[in-house]
Amino acid sequence: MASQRGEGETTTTPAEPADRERARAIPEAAVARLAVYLRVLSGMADQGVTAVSSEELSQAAGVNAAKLRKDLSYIGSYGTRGVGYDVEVLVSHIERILGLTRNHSVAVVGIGNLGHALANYGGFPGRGFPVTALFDVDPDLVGIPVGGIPVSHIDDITAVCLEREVSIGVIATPPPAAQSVCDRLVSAGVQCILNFAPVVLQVPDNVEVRKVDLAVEMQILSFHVARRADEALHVSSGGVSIGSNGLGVDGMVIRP
Amino acid sequence: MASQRGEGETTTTPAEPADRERARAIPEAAVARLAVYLRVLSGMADQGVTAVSSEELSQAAGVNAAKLRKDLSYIGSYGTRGVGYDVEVLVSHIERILGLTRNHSVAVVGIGNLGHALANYGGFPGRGFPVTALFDVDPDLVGIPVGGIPVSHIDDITAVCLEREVSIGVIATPPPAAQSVCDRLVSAGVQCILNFAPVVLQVPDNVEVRKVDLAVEMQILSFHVARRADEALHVSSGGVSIGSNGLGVDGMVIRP
DNA sequence: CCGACTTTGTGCATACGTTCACAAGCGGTA
DNA sequence: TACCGCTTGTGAACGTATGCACAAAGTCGG
Repeated sequence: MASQRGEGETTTTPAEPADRERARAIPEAAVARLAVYLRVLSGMADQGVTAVSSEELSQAAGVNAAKLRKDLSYIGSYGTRGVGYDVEVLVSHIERILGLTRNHSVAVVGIGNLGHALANYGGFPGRGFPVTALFDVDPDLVGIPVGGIPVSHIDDITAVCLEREVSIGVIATPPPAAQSVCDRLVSAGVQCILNFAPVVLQVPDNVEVRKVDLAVEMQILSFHVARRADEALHVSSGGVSIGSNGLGVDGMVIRP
Repeated sequence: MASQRGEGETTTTPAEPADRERARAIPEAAVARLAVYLRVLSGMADQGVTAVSSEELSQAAGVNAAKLRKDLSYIGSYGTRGVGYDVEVLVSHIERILGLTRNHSVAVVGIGNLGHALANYGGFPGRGFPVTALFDVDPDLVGIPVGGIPVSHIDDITAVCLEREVSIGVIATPPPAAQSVCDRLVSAGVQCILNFAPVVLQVPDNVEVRKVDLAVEMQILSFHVARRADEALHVSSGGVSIGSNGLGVDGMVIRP
């Protein structure tokens, strides 16, 4: 579905790409990192730091310095050679690119344990994401305020979302309800969804879905545990293996 | 750091790579998807489905069929040409590769809103991840059971983690505490960490960290909202643009 | 004003991940 | 048994992301 992704831009781009055009060209992975840089930079700004080099910033963000510079180059050239970057300047440019200059109204659907936790974050971490609507099926919950916002019934989702101009929907329902809730959000005009339910959502391709999947994360970690155990077996049993290579950390205890 | 990743295996692999060796070669991205396939397959098994083709499974998992087959090929050849895959067989092989044949004891640190929600999941989604320890600094919380597990004081983290053989630590503390908690988990022998705090953790490279970062997710969505708004401007203002290309979905409403 | 030093921005090579396309292999049928 | 249609498994092409290494461009001291 939807054949447009990169329509020959890479090879033939004669005209000057406007500031807007850029956004499309930023790799998804880089966008995620920009958000991290932004947080680190904000922290620095709060502590009165005004300038930073790519080396410092990259260490604080846990990435390679070259990668950081390349990421920043996607949004423009705002550094000073021989000096580094002005913290304030970077912050404002990243905010602009990430669309954080305007507020994004958030709706949370499913006011269970997780929904409560999300609603109580009160606005969202980092701000700029005010929670303006809560929904649940349970009639007993409807009307009760959570984190300052009264819960609405899920049947009112379309009206409420339109009225409050919700731009991001958060799904925190049990798995069976997720797809149906998603459909309703979409028909209410919500184009961005953050999904906590362990379900693969089917959406039209003008809708952006990000998922946060606890089970998957745990299983990835489990995989690494297993891989390590196997490697350890390998080392102790036979293979020549890596041996001593001047690493600092290898006092890795394996329980029998 | 740690220069070992792929040590020339791709080009010269004379010997038969043992079942164990395989694990190392599975791309991280594929591992994440395997976890998704596993869930979809489990659901099918529960509904009595015994066989499935790559086409069906890929649709249910929301990925390309070729990608799915390649992902499955990383773990071995367990399909039947002309027929498809046996659901039970696939489930058990994926479980084996992901290390789900044994339990992974989980500790949750930080019993705030999120910590409560996590503890109350009771075991973890998908099971195989029993929560066996909870920690907090607040003395008022210590001793009180949450989701059936009494909260321990964070100062006891080393002893308790060792005793209960915790293999995965979940950090759900406020940002300032995260790094310190992480350090303590690591020195208690925990090698896998799931971090919910909006902080870049510094760990030795024998420790695997996965992060779940609400703020970053929201900002990525925000970026896409902004990108779309820009594209819409572009289309309506001047550019020749993509125009009519036989797509079904373009009744995309933009609010002014 | 110049030269030494520092740090950015980026072209290029490499590694990684995705997609295509098709041979290989299996079940069913005559 | 021989054929036919279907689906897997994978080699090879493609595209994207990462990391290196260096020219460009700035500051600072003399």
